[in-house]
Amino acid sequence: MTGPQTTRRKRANGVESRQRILDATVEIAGERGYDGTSIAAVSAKCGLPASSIYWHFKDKDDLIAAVIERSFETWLRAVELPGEDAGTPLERVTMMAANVARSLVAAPDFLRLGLMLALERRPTEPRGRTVFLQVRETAHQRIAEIVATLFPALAEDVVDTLTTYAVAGADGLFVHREVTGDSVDLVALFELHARLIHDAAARMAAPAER
Amino acid sequence: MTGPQTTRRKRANGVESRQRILDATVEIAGERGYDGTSIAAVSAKCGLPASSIYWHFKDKDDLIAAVIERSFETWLRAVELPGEDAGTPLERVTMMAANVARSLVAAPDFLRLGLMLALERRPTEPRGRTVFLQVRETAHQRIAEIVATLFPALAEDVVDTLTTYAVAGADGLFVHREVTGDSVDLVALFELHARLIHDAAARMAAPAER
Amino acid sequence: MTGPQTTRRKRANGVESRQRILDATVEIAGERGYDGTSIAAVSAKCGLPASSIYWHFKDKDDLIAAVIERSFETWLRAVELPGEDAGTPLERVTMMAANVARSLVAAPDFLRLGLMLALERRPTEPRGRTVFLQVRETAHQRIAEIVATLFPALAEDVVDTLTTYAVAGADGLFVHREVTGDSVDLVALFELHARLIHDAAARMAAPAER
Amino acid sequence: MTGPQTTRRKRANGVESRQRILDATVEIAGERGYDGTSIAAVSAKCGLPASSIYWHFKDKDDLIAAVIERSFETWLRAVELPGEDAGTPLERVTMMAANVARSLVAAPDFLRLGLMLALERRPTEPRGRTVFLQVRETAHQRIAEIVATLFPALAEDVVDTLTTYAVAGADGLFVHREVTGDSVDLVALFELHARLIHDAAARMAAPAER
DNA sequence: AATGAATGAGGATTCATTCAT
DNA sequence: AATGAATGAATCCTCATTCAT
Repeated sequence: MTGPQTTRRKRANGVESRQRILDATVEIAGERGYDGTSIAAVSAKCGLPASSIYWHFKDKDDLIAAVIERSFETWLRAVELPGEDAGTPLERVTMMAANVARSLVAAPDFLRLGLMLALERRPTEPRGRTVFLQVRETAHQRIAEIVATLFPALAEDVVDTLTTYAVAGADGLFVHREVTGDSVDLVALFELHARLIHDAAARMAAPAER
Repeated sequence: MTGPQTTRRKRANGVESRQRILDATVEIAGERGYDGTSIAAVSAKCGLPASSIYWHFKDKDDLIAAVIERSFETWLRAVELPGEDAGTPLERVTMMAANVARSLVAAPDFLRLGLMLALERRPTEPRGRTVFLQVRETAHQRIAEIVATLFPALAEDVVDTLTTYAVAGADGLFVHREVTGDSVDLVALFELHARLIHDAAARMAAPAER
Repeated sequence: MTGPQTTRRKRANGVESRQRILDATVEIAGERGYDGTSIAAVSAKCGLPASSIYWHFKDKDDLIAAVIERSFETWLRAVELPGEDAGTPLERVTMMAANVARSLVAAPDFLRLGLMLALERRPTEPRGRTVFLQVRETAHQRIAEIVATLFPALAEDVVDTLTTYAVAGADGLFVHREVTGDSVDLVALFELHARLIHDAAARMAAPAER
Repeated sequence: MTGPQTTRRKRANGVESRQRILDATVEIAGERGYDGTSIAAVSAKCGLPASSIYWHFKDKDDLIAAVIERSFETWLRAVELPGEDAGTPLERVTMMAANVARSLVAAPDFLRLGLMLALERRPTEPRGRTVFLQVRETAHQRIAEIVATLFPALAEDVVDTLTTYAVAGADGLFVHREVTGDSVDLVALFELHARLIHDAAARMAAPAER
């Protein structure tokens, strides 16, 4: 099936095994969350015995954190930010929103698992949660910079509020699609979201006009 | 041994025990989600033995569903919708948003647990998830009616989209507060949210003005 | 076999189960020490499933500690201290030593497991070890009192040293028998031990005689 | 690739690795006993991977046995027996006891691990236990010879009993120190031990005196 | 002379649930 | 209206050991 060297795959290939484990884990953790992800289930899905998982990852926490890290990178790669400097602010903002929407449809694992982790409050916080929140904080700042560039007249705290609002809206729309199903046109909703924020920013940036 | 209704306190008070169990469960399930909520933990928190929990609830699924139902009612009671008919559409929308924000700060369990359940995808869907989604669908429709009333000129599908957007934004802002902490001014963010939606609705309702 | 009510023993008898578990545990722990005692082995020996053991004992540490406590009581009961006031000091000391020797042959679990625990040094000390050392400290003091009563002329620190020496000798002789087997006449060795200590005490108590 | 004996340090130094493994193992086994000593822990402590340990030792049993052997040699080297023929029997016996006491303080691993192994009773006896008991039997005989030399009048079985008593006392005092801590003056206790035995031997060797 | 990777068996402990009282 | 006791399945993780390189 897999072509040559299928000679009873056993010849110790660390890198590939690690990937297989991570692949299995995103799938399960993305659907069931931290507690719902059992090592036995991961083992069954990836074909390696549970004890092998512990060769590659210190413990479950480490595994989930690694999943978050890798799925973030996967998602980042899915967000292509092409020709950012073309067009009016509205056009640019809309295009970026559409891009993000498309990336979330293509690679939803990162945000889906991340939000689940984020909502949980357990005595000893999973490392994956910390990683997710850090990554998301970085994203927040990058978006804030873009907003500040597009609307230089806005005060810093206004930029921050708008960014928070932008991210929150993205989260909420994503959740909506996750709950409602594939029929939701996430791109359209994100474009609407972008337009509303753009208009608000434009109005706030030019109060004299009123 | 004891006659009926002999109000012999401490012996057999079904209603109070049920409440104690539910109280303990909201707290745990609201923090840990479905899988993270163990009967043993609930038992420890409410002081009743595990077997007693099974006297009051068929199984864990039933317990969680009951929690969702009760915390929804609690939350509903927290959303007072007074004098809805006073003021301009913007004022009314803003006030409603602020009310909802306040209720979510006061009784966050419902939405917090609900979102956790909503995000999970497990083979046999918990009844609690179904309940949450139904309740939320009802809420969606009620909001849509209000939007339609305030902006009669809007087409039905536009009303629906705006409602979806309104709810999604609320979810996202709620998540933001849950993640970031009490320092977030949820009321202000909800008011901003309301204003943006109002403006969009107003513009869409009067395209000629443009 | 066991007479009446053998009707499929399942009728929840907490006290008896607890005893069965403890009985199984002394036997195993007395032979294998802390790490060598697996819950599965205890379960197999007592017939109750592992999970039932956890109904009766918080964890393995708790179980081992309970074993130490109970086997100490068993051993205490085996040490009968009859007519302590008869005869010369030598006679009395010798008889006491013989009694202890006999009790150690009859109920060796306490000291055997206790010594194993005492010799181990693990990061988090087992509660059983603490219990053993406390009990043994109490025994030390009681013996010291007897020595002081029999030889009132001895200084306090001399009494203490002799007591330490007496207990250490007992430990060592016990270990010797454990290692060498039943052929060792522990009573005779303990009587020799008693005589040597008595002579030393007598000589120390009356230095003038020299 | 590298020529033989090219003293190309760091690559393949079997002897040093073996020592590092043994060093790590004494430390762990001396604290935790047979079952408490895991290959993983040894690996972590010595820095070599677990598989390397299996290159040097057949299995865990072999490793523990090697540790016993080496720590016995270490301890033997610590017991210097200088000028044994000087002085009275009491002086000689006392000096020897003090020497042993000092060696046990300096190199306690041998006896500590040995006693732990000796007390355990497992289905398949560890080779380390056998080694320990053999070594100790040899020691017993050597001590018996010395006793016989010092007190030629003693019957053979009396010599044997006194030797047993001497060794047992040493064990017990050692355990006492292990349990109680460094504050115990093991040398003084061993000297007392030696004196009591000497006096007993002297008295038994000259019954006429009575 | 070593080691990265793998693995089945077993470790302690918790799970949701039941049942007799 | 409750609960003490029990239980099999599952939990996470470590065990000693092997094997190809």
